[in-house]
Amino acid sequence: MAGRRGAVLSIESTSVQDYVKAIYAFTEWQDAAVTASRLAARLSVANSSVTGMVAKLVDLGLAEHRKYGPISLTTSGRALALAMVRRHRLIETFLVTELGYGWDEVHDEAEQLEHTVSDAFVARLDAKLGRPPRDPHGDPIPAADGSVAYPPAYRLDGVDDGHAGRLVRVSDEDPGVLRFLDRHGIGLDAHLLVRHGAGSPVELLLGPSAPALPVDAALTRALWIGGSVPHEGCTLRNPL
Amino acid sequence: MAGRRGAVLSIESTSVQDYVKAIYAFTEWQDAAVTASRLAARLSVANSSVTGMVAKLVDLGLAEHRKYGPISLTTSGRALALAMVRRHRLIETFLVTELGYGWDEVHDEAEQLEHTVSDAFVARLDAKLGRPPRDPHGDPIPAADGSVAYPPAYRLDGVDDGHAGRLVRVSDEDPGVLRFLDRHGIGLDAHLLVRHGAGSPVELLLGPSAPALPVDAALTRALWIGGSVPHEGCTLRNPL
DNA sequence: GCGGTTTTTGAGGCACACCTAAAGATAAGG
DNA sequence: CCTTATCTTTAGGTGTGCCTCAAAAACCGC
Repeated sequence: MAGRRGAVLSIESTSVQDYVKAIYAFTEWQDAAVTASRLAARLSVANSSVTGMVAKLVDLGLAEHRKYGPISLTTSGRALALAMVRRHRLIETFLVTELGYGWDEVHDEAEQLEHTVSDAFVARLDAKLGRPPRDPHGDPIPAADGSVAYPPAYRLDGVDDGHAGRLVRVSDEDPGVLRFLDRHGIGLDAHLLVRHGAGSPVELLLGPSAPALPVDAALTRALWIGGSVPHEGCTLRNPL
Repeated sequence: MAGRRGAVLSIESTSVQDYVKAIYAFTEWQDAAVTASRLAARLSVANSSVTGMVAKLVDLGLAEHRKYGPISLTTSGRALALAMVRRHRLIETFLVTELGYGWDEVHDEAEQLEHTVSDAFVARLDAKLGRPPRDPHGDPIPAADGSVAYPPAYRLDGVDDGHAGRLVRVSDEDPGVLRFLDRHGIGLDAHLLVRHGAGSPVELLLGPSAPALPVDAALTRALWIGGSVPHEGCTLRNPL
């Protein structure tokens, strides 16, 4: 049943790791079934490549997949994904806090390194960094045992007018977003107040005296705020 | 002339980098012609693999090779080799000084990472470490411009009876050697006095009161001492 | 100039991941 | 229920990179 083809591929293949990570990522901040075409789009490969690769993941016991059905991870698949995510985020943290990278510069480097470093390296790095709970973009770093604590967070495009809160996470996929935030002095944990103009773009209020900052649609999909409370008037209170 | 076959291989291929590094390593601490069979032995591949790969290096302008002749690096080949050596040694230094690895544990990890990290990473790491002149095994770290300062050093099996000096470098190829030195409390820069018993193995004297330490042939090929002066009596003086 | 060693050539294999094109399954609407 | 548009799978094939074995060719010391 399992292993009907050669199945020489191992858990150490960077492709396998990338697929597993991509499947995991799909459900990390949203609840959507992972279909072959969605995976293909995310990984920039043809649909048929996904079919083939997923069959290998199934052989390796990492994924579950009924023909024409959605794709999901097994327990060990999830464990592998979490291990990769842990690596990625610890490495990003290291690059920023120890080597002085900007938070917009770390993604690609981490993407490479996560496949290369040993488990011992990860363990030592974690200790060196003081077991950080989250990475430079606010993403929680899974513990060595695979447990993760996700902070309550809402994507900006799902937040109603007048809510206030702290910037909990920023998607690291678009460096441009990160540089935009840098330009406006917005970092993790910044206090934000959300205002919807009538039909106009969402605006962020950064403080009582700061001017409103209009943000485009891409931004609202990249920013997540937490500790949200409805505001009264236009005064920022301490939302948390 | 150049590029007579497909030659799509690039300077980023880990194999290319390993071959170039291996060719460089041959002449780093000795003066021997690099023949195909020696390269094959060092890289654990068949002779014919070396012939093929060296042809690619020639196409890439990294190596020079007349049929049936010895193999040497071009200027850009040497530059690539030095860049790889720099990466390797900086990474080893990082692993030891920042992550607490033992000097016997870093070689393999560095061997992987050196192919993965970016130039920016190397530059930042170098700065973070304070531009160290040598790695944990005493090997000099090439500067970013490719310059290297080799300390005068003599391999122990070429040192006559009665010479004294500091431990300048230890080959990192055999972790067992490094652990042996650890067990006896010998680190880089340790003062050593060399004594040849009649027909018996070489002995090291570590200090006026310490007992002589017999070392086997493998050890004498892994240890390099510098600042060598003939000793008088059995008293250790400051050799440098 | 001969024999042993080294090197090169040639032919081939294998792992891995990808693609295109065509065929098959599914699901939504009429 | 059937049609149609969409998604997914199959089949066949490409390309890279590196390796092997076996045989032919060159080299070198005697």
